[in-house]
Amino acid sequence: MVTSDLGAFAPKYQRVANDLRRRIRQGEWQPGDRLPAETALAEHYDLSVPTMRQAVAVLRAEGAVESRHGVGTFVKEERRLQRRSRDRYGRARKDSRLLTAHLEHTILSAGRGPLPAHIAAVLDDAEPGDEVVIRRRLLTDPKTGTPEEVGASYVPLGIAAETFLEEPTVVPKAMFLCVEELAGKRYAQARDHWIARLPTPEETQVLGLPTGAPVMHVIHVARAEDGSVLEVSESVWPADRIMLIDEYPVEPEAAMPEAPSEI
Amino acid sequence: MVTSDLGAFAPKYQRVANDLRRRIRQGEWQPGDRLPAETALAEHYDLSVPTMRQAVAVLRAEGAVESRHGVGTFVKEERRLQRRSRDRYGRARKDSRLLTAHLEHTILSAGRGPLPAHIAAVLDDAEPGDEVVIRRRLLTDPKTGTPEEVGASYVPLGIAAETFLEEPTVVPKAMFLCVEELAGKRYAQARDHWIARLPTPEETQVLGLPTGAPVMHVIHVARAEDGSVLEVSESVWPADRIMLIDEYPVEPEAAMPEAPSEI
DNA sequence: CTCGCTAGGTCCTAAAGAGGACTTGAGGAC
DNA sequence: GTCCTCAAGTCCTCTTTAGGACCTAGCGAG
Repeated sequence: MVTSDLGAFAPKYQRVANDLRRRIRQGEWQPGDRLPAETALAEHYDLSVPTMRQAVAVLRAEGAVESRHGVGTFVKEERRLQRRSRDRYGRARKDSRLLTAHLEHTILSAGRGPLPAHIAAVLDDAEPGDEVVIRRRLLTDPKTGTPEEVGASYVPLGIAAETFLEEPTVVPKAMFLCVEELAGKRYAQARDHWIARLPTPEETQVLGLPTGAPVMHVIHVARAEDGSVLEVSESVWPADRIMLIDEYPVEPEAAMPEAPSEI
Repeated sequence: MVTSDLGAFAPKYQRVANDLRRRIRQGEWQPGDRLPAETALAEHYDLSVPTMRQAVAVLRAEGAVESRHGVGTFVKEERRLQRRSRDRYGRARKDSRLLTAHLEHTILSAGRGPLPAHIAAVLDDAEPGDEVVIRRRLLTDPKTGTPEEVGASYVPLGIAAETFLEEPTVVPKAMFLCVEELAGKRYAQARDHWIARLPTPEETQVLGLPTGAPVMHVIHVARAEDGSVLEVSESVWPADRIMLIDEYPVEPEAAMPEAPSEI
């Protein structure tokens, strides 16, 4: 009953989108292939071009196809980067390189600024507007030139003020190793906040996203043994490029103090 | 340079969507308030109704507003359920209740079936099509009647065959406690795969999602001490209702064996 | 008072068409 | 050969127009 008449009374653009998706999955067009032009598709499905465009827009938002203005619409390869939340520190400590060495790092800006509200919201001990050192970065695939990640790091003034972290140049090693050195404390605990959402207009532009494509957003809070914040880092990826993997032991008894809450 | 002329040459529907978003953020309309009708908005912004609708569709996909057919468009409350990945077992073991006691559970189906390809893809030791016991569930907010989560559990035949897990009735306690009892093994390790994407047509219908709204999807693999799979569970939420929180210690030295890879 | 009908307002889908912007490739000028 | 120009093909934005579906409130009949 619940899943009975799916598609029977669905709008045309959805039915057509479903059919196109199926044809792509079945391999009628391979990754990289160009789909027929919108006018040709509209004729084939016997509907108007605007409605046809609406159907293609669905697949574009899903990341199944990519439209190039003036050129055509192409099937995209399904490819998700697997990212592990927990091992980032251990691995980088070992070889001391940047965490994402295969990508090209660009520093969009660096310097002091106010703590954004959405960052302060996940901290108990900070207010929006507090002055911190902010480093905004962009990671690009050097092979294709595709932007893969945009993000920022927020470091307390007491650690980063008057240091090279205020300079808009790429740091020589993993960011957290620099912070540890400057702060004289080790990273001891971390908390990640993961949300999926649609991008801001800025993110749409910087990441070159098609309209309607979602992003994955993580805010990473790192603290020292004494509980003080060493760094807050946030990253935004195109959702269709990323899979987060989290591996952990199941504690036989222990329970955490708080119940799930809402904000 | 990178973020200079944002919006200057953006299409109308985007500029209008941005303006509407700003007005909502600034409190011009409170959560629950009805926006002016599309015809009125179109007149106010001096553009056609279809273009106006496209602008509103942006906010709808973002989860900022909700349109009710024949009634109007209303500002939604921003409200994310915080969900912790790590403490689900500890807490449930403590009071033995269902993990999400405040939601109403419905079993959509239960019985044997083939393992879906996207589940097999995250397992090393299973093939798509393997016969397992599948329980599909829907969680609803009893206060509002809103569907909040749709998901499924996959349990090996060796554990669940010929048991009450094949019956489409709600289990009396947390699912994993039932599995532990039937298998005679404890849950020891877990691995979560998080992805954000646009929903399938089925999910759109079951969760009552507006077009273009993304979902968060997790596949949770639970194994016993000996490495055998006890249960694979997957859940899908509307993305604008959920925030995943993950808290963990930073290991001072240890590194995990494998580098990030692609699939 | 209760019930059912109706009218008006609202959002939803669809078509047809015009103009614009972008890319590519062919042909001609140098 | 190299560079430029141009035309064709493609996707992008926006408008105008039409009809349908859905909900609510008000009115009248019983």
